[in-house]
Amino acid sequence: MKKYIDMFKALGDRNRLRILLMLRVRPLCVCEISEVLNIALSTVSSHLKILRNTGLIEDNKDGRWVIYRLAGGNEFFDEIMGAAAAHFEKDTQVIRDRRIIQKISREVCASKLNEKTNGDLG
Amino acid sequence: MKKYIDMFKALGDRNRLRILLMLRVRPLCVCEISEVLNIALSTVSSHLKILRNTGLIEDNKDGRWVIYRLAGGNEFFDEIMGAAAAHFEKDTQVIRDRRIIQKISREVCASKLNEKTNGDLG
DNA sequence: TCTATATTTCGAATAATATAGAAATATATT
DNA sequence: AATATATTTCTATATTATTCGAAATATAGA
Repeated sequence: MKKYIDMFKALGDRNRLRILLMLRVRPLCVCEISEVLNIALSTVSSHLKILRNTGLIEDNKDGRWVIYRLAGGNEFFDEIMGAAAAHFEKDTQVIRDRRIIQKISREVCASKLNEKTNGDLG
Repeated sequence: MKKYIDMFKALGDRNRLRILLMLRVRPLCVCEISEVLNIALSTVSSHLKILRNTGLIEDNKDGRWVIYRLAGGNEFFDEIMGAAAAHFEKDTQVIRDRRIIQKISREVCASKLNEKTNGDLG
């Protein structure tokens, strides 16, 4: 029972649900997710940890980046997402997130985060 | 999107999930639910309010009792429960809860709550 | 090796949620 | 009407979650 409660808890946060829907487009690094959600890297990292512990996502290192992707093989999660897919396809937030994902890359978003830190020069 | 987040939040609490699974056995009054979960009536009432606001349960008055039941007609919720049904059927907590439900009635649980308040006289 | 980059962990502040008990409300019974 | 019962609302408190910034860790490249 706990397993299911944890999964519902994981899905019951707006930012985490957005992350999962974003990962349906393509695998993403932490700074890309941070860019789309517009929240701190450390916050993204903690959400990713929760999703990983729930078995919903997996990660692998690629150079200095950590790339996150949907875990796959979770039948229950697939059924949930399948049942809600039609709704999410039409969701304005999801559409907006996807549009941003298509514009960014792991190389670009990193430098953008730098700009912010050093004061907006651009 | 909010609608789905609210539903996941509603399902992401152990007591609320137990309530929903209990209501699959039969409609229950508030004091019966309080008896099974072993938590305060006011707490049960607030959980029921959340589940009702999420559209997962409905209620009707029967004398001085308020009887709660699964709402029905919620396709997404039905799919979730269907997908998890096999697991919950085997869950020891769910089995225990059902066993208690079969032993109690709205008339009996009310008097039991009274005993507690007046000190356990046996 | 030193520096820059990407991520994670840690610590603290804030916000949200769950809980219980007391008071209020609604209904049934006498 | 008065009393008992069932539930809800209100208030306060305790627990849990979310968030950020700073410090720590890990990797890449000069």
